[in-house]
Amino acid sequence: MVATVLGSELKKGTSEVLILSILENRPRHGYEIAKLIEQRSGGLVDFHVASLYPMLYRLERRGWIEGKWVEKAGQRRRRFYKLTAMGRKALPEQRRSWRELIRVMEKVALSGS
Amino acid sequence: MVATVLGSELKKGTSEVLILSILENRPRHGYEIAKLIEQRSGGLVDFHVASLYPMLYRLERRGWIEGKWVEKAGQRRRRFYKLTAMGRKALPEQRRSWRELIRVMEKVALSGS
DNA sequence: CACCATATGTAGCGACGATATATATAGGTA
DNA sequence: TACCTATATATATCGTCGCTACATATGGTG
Repeated sequence: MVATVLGSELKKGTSEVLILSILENRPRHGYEIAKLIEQRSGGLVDFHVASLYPMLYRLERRGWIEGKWVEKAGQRRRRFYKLTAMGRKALPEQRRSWRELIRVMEKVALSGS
Repeated sequence: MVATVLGSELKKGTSEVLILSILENRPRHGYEIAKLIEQRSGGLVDFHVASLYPMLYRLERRGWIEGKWVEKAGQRRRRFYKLTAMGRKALPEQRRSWRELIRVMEKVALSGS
């Protein structure tokens, strides 16, 4: 959770798909999600936890994910989130939009250099 | 300037590189920039002019572009923007960041579906 | 004990894109 | 003439998102 490699403006709008993708396979808790995104991106996307939690609430309010408190003996309480049916349906649509955006950006802005 | 195809959250952070790229070849005025982005993206990125102008001011204040009023007989006044030396240096860096973001997104979020 | 990683949360800020609205002119058409 | 559309720039206001900073608390390690 240290360096911010990619400019912050670039990252706006990335968190949703990232979170949904992380939750695709199995439920995770917030801190774990942040860690996974950091690891899988090779440290390039440093997801500030303070940004993550509000986003998790938003996604839950929207009905795409569902959180459940889990308390185990000798462990802090954690809130595990899983994809809802709506969220599982939204994910491929989000991915399609992202691929489209990428295609456009590559065509209009990234062809030169 | 009609339909918004891509979700608005996705588009956050796209305008900078798009504008700089449009200005790479030659100076353009605001309205022209919006039209070009719309055309070149095949209508997928609909750049609301009301969002464009504030961004142009920000880029000018940052020293990446420079605006100049041009008045021709029988034409409205237009403000033409061109890349400054700083802007011309910033463009490839922005592109590199964007390509990196795309690489990460494809790896972490877009591999499935 | 001190320190760090883990774990969740809030407060406040700035950037960005959206909608709505305003102003003004050139050109085409009924 | 009156009306409409495209062109062209601009502001005001709003919601969202990511950031920094801060707060709180526990488990594990030196």
